[in-house]
Amino acid sequence: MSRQTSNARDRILTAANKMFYAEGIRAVSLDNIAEKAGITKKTVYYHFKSKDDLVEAYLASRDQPNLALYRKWFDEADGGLPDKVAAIFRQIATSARHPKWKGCGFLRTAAELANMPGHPAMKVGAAHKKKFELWLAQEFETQGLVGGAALSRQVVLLLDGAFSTILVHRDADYAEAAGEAARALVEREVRNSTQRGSGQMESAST
Amino acid sequence: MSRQTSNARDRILTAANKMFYAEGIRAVSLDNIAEKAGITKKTVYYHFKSKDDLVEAYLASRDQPNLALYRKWFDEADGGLPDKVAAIFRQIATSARHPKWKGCGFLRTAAELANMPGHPAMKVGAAHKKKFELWLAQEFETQGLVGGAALSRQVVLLLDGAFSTILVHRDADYAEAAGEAARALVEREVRNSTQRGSGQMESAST
DNA sequence: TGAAGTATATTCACTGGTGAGTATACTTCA
DNA sequence: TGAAGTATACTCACCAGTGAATATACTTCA
Repeated sequence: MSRQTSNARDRILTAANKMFYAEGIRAVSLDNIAEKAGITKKTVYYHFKSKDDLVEAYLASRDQPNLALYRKWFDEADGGLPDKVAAIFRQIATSARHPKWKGCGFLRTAAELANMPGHPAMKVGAAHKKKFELWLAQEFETQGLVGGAALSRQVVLLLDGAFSTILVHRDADYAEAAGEAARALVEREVRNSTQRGSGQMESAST
Repeated sequence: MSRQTSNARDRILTAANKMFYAEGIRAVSLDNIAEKAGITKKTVYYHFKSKDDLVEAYLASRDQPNLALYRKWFDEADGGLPDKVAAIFRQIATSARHPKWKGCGFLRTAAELANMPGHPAMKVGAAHKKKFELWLAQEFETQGLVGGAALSRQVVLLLDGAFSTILVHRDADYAEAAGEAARALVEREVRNSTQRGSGQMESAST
C-alpha cells in the first residue's frame, strides 16, 4: 500500500461498481473494468485475486452506504412510524425514475448468481439484507411494537418486491403501491400493539 | 413442419428451459443447449434466429403454464379470498424447498437483462406479470372488492418480494411471511368493501 | 407413376472475437 | 537494493454466429 496503490484499487472498485451495477456481473469482463479504470487487467489481478473476489468487493462496498441511505430516509421523514416507512418507498420511487436506475444491485446479483449459492458475493448480499431487516425490526420494537420482527420482514418483502417489479415494468409507481401496503401493515401493527398491551395474535382467525 | 421437425425444436426448447432457468441466461451458451438437446448448434440457429430469440421463446413457453398453476392453486384452495391468496404463497414456499428451485424465471431474467430494456424477453416477462396482476384483480372484483386492482398490485409486490428474498436467503419461510402479509391486506380490503357499500377510500388518513 | 425440382431439416467445420487468468519484465520509491 | 505496483504480451478455452454441403420429405407435371 504505497502512494499510488490504493488509488488504483479505488479506481478499480469504482469502475466495478458502475459497470457491474449498470450491466450485470457476467456481462462485464475484467478487460472492460480495467479499461474503464485506466489500468491493465494484470493490475486488477494484483489487487483482487479473481473476478469473483472483485464481485464480492463490489457488493461489500455498497453495504454500508446503502444501509446509511435507508436510515437517513427513515430518520429524516416527518410523522409516525407508518410515515417513516412509507418515506423509504417514496424515496425509492424517486430513485427509480432516474434513467440509470437498474434495481437493487444485491438482488440482481443474487438473481444472476442463483446457480452459485456458495459464492462469496451471495453471502455479502444475504448479510446486507439481513442487516436491513434487523435494523427495521429494532426501530419497530423501540417504538413498542410487539411484532416488530414479523412486521419488518413484511416491509422487506414489499421493498424487494418493489425493486423487482419496478425493474420488470419500468414503472416506479409500484414503489408507491408497495409503500401504501407497508403503511397499512405498520398501522395495523401499531393499532394491535397499543390496544392490547402485549397481545400476540396477528389475525382474528385461527 | 414435418414429422421430425417440431421434435428438434421441442428438444431445443426443453433444454433451453432447463438450462436457462437453472444457470441463468448469459451463463448458458448455445453450444451447451445444443449438446443437451442432442443436436448441432447450427440446428438451433435453424429454428431460432439468435440466442435472444431463444431466450424470448424460453420465457414465452413458461407464460401460460405458470399462470395456470397460480390459478389452480387459487381455485383449489378452501376458504375465502384471504385463504385462497395465502394458499398461493404456501404453495410457493413448498416449491421453493425443492433443491432445483431458483426463484422466478421471469424475475431472474429481468434482473440479468436489466441493461437491455428493449430485449424481447423483457417484454414477454412484463406481459406475464401484468397478466397475473390483472387476473387477480378480476378475481377480487368479482368477489365485490372495490379496490381490487390496488390490492392485486400489493399481492403481486409481496409475491415478487417473496421470490427475490427467498433466493437471497435460501429460506422459504419468507413466503409464509409474505402470505400472512397478503392475507392481512386482503382481509382489510374485504372489511372495507363490506362495511361501506361502495366507498372508495383505502386508508382512513388523507 | 416416377423422375426432376424444391423446401425443410440437419451436420461438420470454421471464423472472428472475447473470456479469465498468467509469465515475465519493467519502474519507482523508501 | 529490493519490494510494491504496473505493463506487455501471452495462453487456452469458449462463445455467438456462419458457409457449404447433405439428407429427407413434399410437390409437380410429363
